[in-house]
This record gives sequence, C-alpha cells and structure tokens, in this order.
Amino acid sequence: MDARERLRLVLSARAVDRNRRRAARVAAARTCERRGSPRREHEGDGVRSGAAGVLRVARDDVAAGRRDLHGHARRRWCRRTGRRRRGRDRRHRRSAEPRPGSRVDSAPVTTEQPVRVRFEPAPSGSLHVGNAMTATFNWLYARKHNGSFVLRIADTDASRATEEAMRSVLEDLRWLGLLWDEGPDVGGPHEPYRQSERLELYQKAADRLLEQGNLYKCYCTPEELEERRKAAMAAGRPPGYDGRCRNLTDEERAAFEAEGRKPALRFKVEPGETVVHDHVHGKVHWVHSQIADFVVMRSDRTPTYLLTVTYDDEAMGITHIIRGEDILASTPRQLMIARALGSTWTPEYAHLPLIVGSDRAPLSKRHGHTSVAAYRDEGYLPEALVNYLVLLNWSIGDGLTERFTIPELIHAFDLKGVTRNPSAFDVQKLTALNAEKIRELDPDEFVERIRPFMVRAEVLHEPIPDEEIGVLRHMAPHVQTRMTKLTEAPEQLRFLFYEPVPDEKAAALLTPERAALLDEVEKILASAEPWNLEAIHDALMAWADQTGLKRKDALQPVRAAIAGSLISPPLFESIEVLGRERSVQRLRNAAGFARHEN
RNA sequence: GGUCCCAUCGUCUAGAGGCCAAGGAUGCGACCCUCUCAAGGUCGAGACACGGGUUCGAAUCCCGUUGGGACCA
Repeated sequence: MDARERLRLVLSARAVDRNRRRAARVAAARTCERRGSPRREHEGDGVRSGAAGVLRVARDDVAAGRRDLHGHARRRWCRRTGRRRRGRDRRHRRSAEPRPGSRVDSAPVTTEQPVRVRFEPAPSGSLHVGNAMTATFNWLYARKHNGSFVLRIADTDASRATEEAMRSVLEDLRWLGLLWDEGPDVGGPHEPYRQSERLELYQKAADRLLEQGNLYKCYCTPEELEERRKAAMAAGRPPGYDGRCRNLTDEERAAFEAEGRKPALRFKVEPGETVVHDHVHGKVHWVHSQIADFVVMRSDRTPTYLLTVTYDDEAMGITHIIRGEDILASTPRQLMIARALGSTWTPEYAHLPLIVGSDRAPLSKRHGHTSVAAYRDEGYLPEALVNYLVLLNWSIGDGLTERFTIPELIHAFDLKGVTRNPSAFDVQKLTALNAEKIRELDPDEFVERIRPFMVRAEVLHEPIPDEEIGVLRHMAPHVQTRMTKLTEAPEQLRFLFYEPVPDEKAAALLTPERAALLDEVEKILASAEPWNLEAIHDALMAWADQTGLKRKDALQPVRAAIAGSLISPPLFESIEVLGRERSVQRLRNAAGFARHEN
C-alpha cells in the first residue's frame, strides 16, 4: 500500500521534472525564434507573455497524455543499469529469483532502517579534493535522509599515519562543514573508530575464517609472487595469484615454517558469481573464476584494506556505501568476505566517478592544487568548493541549475543524479563559482571571511578596531563584485589603510601638466559639504564635466592619487570612506609627486 | 594481459526513439552600460569518438572498433 503510494509520488515528481525540462526547451526555442527575427523588444511584457506561453505548452503536453509514465520509469531503470547488460537485466530485474548455485547478490532487501553512511580517509596529510568529494556525497546523503555520517580512520598503515596528519584531515572536513555523527573524536556506539585500534577484531575475524576454511596460509614471498606474475603475463596468462599454496600438505607447510617463513592469509575464492547493484552503474556482474585468491592478512599479521573495510562496514551497520569508483572492482571480494563471516548484510552501493586532471590522467600535483587545505589558503569559500565538487559528479537534472546553497544541496541531492563519467577538475569554473558565492555573502559575513586574509597580508592586525571593521563593512559591496578569491581582498583594500605608493601606470599618469587638476580636486574636496557620497559624487562629476576632458580622463589621475592604481574600487566611495583629511592629503601629495616627475 | 567502468562544445553537464538544424554553465570573442576594474545585459564561435545494425525516424536501443580509466598489483 505505501509502496504503491511512494511509487506514485516518485512518478509525479518525475513528471514535474520533465515538465520543467520541457519548459526550458520551449523557452530556449523561443529564444531562437527571437534571434531569428531581426530585433524584438525584450522588455517585461514580452517576457511575461513568454512565460505564460511556456506554462501553457507544458500543461497541454501533459493533458494530451503523450507520455507513458510507466514506460519511462522502466526505461530509466534500464538506462541506469548500463547499456551492455540491458537484455539480461530485463530478465533479472528486481524480483528476479536468485539463481541456483553460489550466487552472491548485493540486492538490498527493502527495509526501513535508518541510513548510515561512512567516510574512511587515510590520514596522510591534507584531504585530497577527490576524497573531499566522496565525503561530501556521503554527508549529503546522510543529511538528506536524516541518517548518520560515520567517520572512520584508515590508519592501519602505521608508517604514514601520524597524529598530526589525522588532525589535519579532520580539520579539513570541519572546514568544509562536513560534520560527522560518529568518529574518533566524538565517539559513538561502534567505538573505536580508528582502525589502528581495531586490529584485534580483524585478527579474530581472520582466525575464524581460517578455521572455517575460507582462508589458507600462503607462504609465497612478495619476490616470488612478483616473479610468477611477470612470467604469467609474459605467457599471456592472467597475472592474479596462481593458487600455489591453496592445497599445501601439512608436510609442505611444516617445511615452509621450518624455513622461517611467516604465512599470509589468503581468501579461497569459491566458484560462483557476484552481482552488485550500484546506484550509479546499475548491475555489475562478476564471475568468480576471474577473481584470484586474495590476501586478507599479511604475513606480519596486519589486515589488508579488503578485510578492514568489510569488517567495519558490516560491524558498524553501514547501509549505503558511497565511495570512489576505483574500488568498484574490489566489491565482489568484499562481499565474499562478508558472506564468509556469516553476514547477510546487504548494503546499497554507489561508486562515484573519479576526478581527473585536464589531460584525463588521475588528478595529481602537476594539475595544480589537489588538497582542500590549498584551496582554503587560496581564498576559496568552503561552500563554493562543496558546491563545485558536487557539481562535478552530480546534476539536479534540469540542465540549468548549478548554484546551490548547502541546505539546497541537502534538499536536492539524490543518488539518481550522480553522473558516470570521470570529470576533469576545472579550477576556472571553481573560481567562477567562488566569485559568485563571494558576491552573495552579506557584508558582515564577508568581513568575517576576509578577516584572516587581511591579517595574514599584514594590512590589518588583530584585534581589529571597530572603526576599521566599519571601513571594511562599508566597502564590502564594492569589492565583493571585484573579487574571485578572498586572497584578493588585502590588495584591493590596502589603500584604505596605508598611503599608497603609485604603481607604474598610476605614476605615468601623474605628470606635471596634470598637477593642476589634482589641485582643483583637492580644493573641491576640502570644501565639500556635507561629507557624503552624494555630495562628493555631484561635486566631482560637475568638475569633471567642466574640465573639457572626458570624465574618465579627468578622473583617472584622481584615482591614481587616491588609490595609487588605475584599478580600484569605485572612486567616490573610496574618497568618502577615506575621509576628507586623508583624501585631501593624498591629492596634495600626488600633485607634489606629479610636479617633480620629469 | 584478464576483468570491470566510462565516452555530448576546451571543461562540467541537459538529453528517457520524433519536441534536437542538440539546451544551460564555465572559459573564449564582440558589443552595450560605465569614474577604472569588475559586476550586469545582449550577441557570437564551440560537441553527439568511429563503424555497422534495429527503426518510417537514433545523441538516445543493439553489436563491434577506438580511446581513457580502475582493479588484479
């Protein structure tokens, strides 16, 4: 009953979506039409009637019932399952009976259990933007469904995992605003959340699997494996483990032990097949004969990623595994481990496309910054980074909307909108988005955001006096439209706090013959009453007009005098904020400078 | 090498067999506005990887090729 209801809701939501899309298309068509006709008026009236037209078309289309909702729903499903398997999928869709034999199927049982997602960073320095994207998707999914976002630290590789590195990862996540419900610092019902503190659990699990016969001791050394792998490839055979130690006799084992060899524990892959239902890729299918036996415990008794991640995801009751596509291929092995552990746990999967560089190679240092911290230091807003990272691998589906606030993202986010192709990280687009977000900040917020950058550039010093905050606040709207990154704030605002030294272009304009102009402006400002924007504006505009010069030509030397540069925030506002005394002083100094040039 | 994933403007995407001579964003170019620079507005150039099929009709479905990527490592 309520399943049907839900279906109806979903279908109607899709209809709305589709209408919006169609409306956009119609609107676009009208634009083309307008383009075609030579000149048409674009004022309000036309736009409004255009909108009405859009509505009419969309509604008519629905009324005419040209769309078969159920047909669409089915096709959508197929599309998401990926092209190649389409034929097979139809047959096995959803209610398909599990095939006889050992078939592992990740198909989730529909339950009402609360959503639990996790993010598992390795604490190796600052968070990578790719990982940040994964974390963001998990976080959004948890927030959207009122679920829990679990943070688990993959620090079993002790060589790289320092306390310091872990702290900086946590700091990056916090900066992004991706706060977790359970994790190493906040605790939770499944402690501990650092895998280095769970080693015993993994070892026990491995021992159990060994007892059950799911694992066997493998005495091959890395060197031997490497050699045989090369040989196999040279001979055109698959390079996976050849199963040499799978059926050792007790004597052989004893012999290896006598040699002093320590065994790794390898998983015995049984024949069968695994189907993973992925929200992004649809059904992905593996035949076990293609999967080689894999190591679960190294010879030094440390667990491999395959074991730790599976054990913990199961133990922590993770319901949705949202992670990078690089691990898609290891999913069947994880499912095998889980089943061997006796679990019927069936999480849902979503494997996100990887972020690549401009040349489609994996994102690396040579493509520019790859760490979240670097973008923070460069003056990017966390909400811009989050918005951009989400955009990289997800779209709302209308083909139009790209800018979202965080609450909007939470509301709109949906695994269905995740895209499938690896996306190239484009700093230019991030920067554009950042600029838009900066413009949207209200002035007080803007001042708070630039504050550390002003201090770091030594333009201002903490504690910043209220008066200086006031100056920033006043100029905020004028510099916000002129900035793409917060790091640009100090250079744009410095002249309000320090007497500028004219840069090359400004100095070039401060010539002896222009000194008189500056004298005139100095007098005007000295007597401007009252001292407000309107009076300054009117007085200087009137003056500029009567100089006989173009306004621009008259005012640029003034700008050079006031700001020390030919590029600055609006001149009149700057003068107003600077105050009469300092403005007059600067004009006088500039005039002096001009007379002594040449 | 095997398995798996992916393929629409430079980049991110919309696209559910006919509303597509493919839409939006970003970047690029031009113009307008203008006290500079921005912002804003208008316009422009710019893509269905290739080859077969299926169909009255394919960016869309099927097969193959090519290219990129992941895992095995």
